[in-house]
Amino acid sequence: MIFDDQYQQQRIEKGHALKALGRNPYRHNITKDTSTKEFLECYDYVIQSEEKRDEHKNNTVVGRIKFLRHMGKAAFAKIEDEHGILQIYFSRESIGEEWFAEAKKLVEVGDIISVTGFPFVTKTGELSLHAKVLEIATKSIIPLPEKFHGLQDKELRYRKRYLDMIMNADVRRTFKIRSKIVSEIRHFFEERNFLEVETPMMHPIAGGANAKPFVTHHNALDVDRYLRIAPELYLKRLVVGGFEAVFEINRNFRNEGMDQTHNPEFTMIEFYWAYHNYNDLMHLTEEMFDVLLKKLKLPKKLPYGDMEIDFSKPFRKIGFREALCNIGEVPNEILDDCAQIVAYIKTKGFEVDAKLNLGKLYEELFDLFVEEKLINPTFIMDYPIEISPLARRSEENPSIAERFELFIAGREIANGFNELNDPIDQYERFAKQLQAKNAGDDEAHEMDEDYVQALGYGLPPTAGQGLGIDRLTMLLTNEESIKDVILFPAMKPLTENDELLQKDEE
RNA sequence: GACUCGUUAGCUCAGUCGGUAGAGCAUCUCCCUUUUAAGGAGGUGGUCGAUGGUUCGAAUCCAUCACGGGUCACCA
Repeated sequence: MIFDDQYQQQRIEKGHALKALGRNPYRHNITKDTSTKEFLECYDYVIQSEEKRDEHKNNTVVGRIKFLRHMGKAAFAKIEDEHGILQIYFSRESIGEEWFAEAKKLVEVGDIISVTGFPFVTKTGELSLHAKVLEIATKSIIPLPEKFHGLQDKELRYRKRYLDMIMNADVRRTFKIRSKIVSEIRHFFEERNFLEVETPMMHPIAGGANAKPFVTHHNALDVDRYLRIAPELYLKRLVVGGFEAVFEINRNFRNEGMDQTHNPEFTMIEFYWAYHNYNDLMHLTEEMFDVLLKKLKLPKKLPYGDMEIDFSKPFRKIGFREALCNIGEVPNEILDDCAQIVAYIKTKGFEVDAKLNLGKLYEELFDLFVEEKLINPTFIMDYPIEISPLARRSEENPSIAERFELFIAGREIANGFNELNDPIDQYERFAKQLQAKNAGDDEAHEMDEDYVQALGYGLPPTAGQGLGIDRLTMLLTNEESIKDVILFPAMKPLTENDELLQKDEE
């Protein structure tokens, strides 16, 4: 039975007692006229005043009791609302003898109360509210965690985020910043005449990235659908249709492992810009970081963990192959031969699949020797064509794609490129991916003929980019785990022990 | 998926060499009309994550399982 815990039962009884006194413990007609923050700002002058109180004022503040100190015939409490925390004082004289005696027993930490009264300053100099009226708004029947240490257990914090939020003001702060980041990015693109769109979440073909999709089923049509791994191919269809600058901020779903930087559902912004190229994207990205840091009042040299990240423009740019040699210290002379690369990786003590093609091996080298060293914002330019099936081929060097990725603090933050708009080339690259898939690469791209058809009508020269909102938020809030910037991160369901026993018997 | 650390009262945590369960906060009963993690006195509260095993005896040792953290693998 739920709520059968002794403490919860006690509190349920208190709720009944309140009701018996004609005080509904779950009222809905509670209004407040002042937030805790407004109260403190508004009556700041009382601190300077001679009387240390202003009995002509009368305000109603509502909040959750976080601290409660009874002292015989008077009491102090701290009540918290979204914007802050305020001390209130009430006594036998101020709220009435009978109600004071009852409230002493029936009103406790965790309850949401409404108090009406005037500002005054205590002996120790704290601006507080002297309550003349105290009413219960919501009776809380589950006791809060310990007031000093709060809620520490990470598992509980993620599973019961609401409790984490009640107990931890920093958590509320982080998610407010996240909201602000999304809002400012939206503004940034709207101001530049990008159109915000929504494309399907359920795809007949999971395209736009190399990743394992979640599968679901549409009953009426009796077909499987894939939760999208990227919105890319739909957004480019819109550019074919005539929208010259579009963006979408929404969730992608990838059926893969979870760790500090991966959650199965995560938020990306993708944007596509016709008649622009990837250099324009890089400028736009630098500008966006500039604006974000300014709007969030963060310094250009931003501390992150034990690092300091320098966001001064322009960001460093370095070619993919150059990065392997200069940053990864991979000898240049081995880079044209698969066998030598495989041998090199093995001498460094890592496993590698010897059947990989040159592009994939470059990627391995990059992940092993370069990525973690890219602390300050760095654009890595000109990717191998084999690992860039949707990007435009360079005219000077057909083995590379006109593509960049942005790395910050050793992590990939963004990926952008000149879009491949040659339908024949796209068809052939899909065909190659299909071969790889049939050969066992389960992350290779699917053939999407409808998309190739769309290109057949003509995709204008376009550059497009995706940027991970969760990782960006981690960076700007100095959080080390993606779980700390996602309100409800993915967790395994809790199984009851008797269920487990049943499973064992099966 | 692998390795590793953790899981003890509602919460935060102790628990020695294997000898039968502890503290603080919360809660309950009292005292207290300016407290600040209020204070003082006294109480209640435990299937030590689960299941097996070793042992005269298991929170403690062993095995399996569950969940979580970290590292790695996977993941542009």
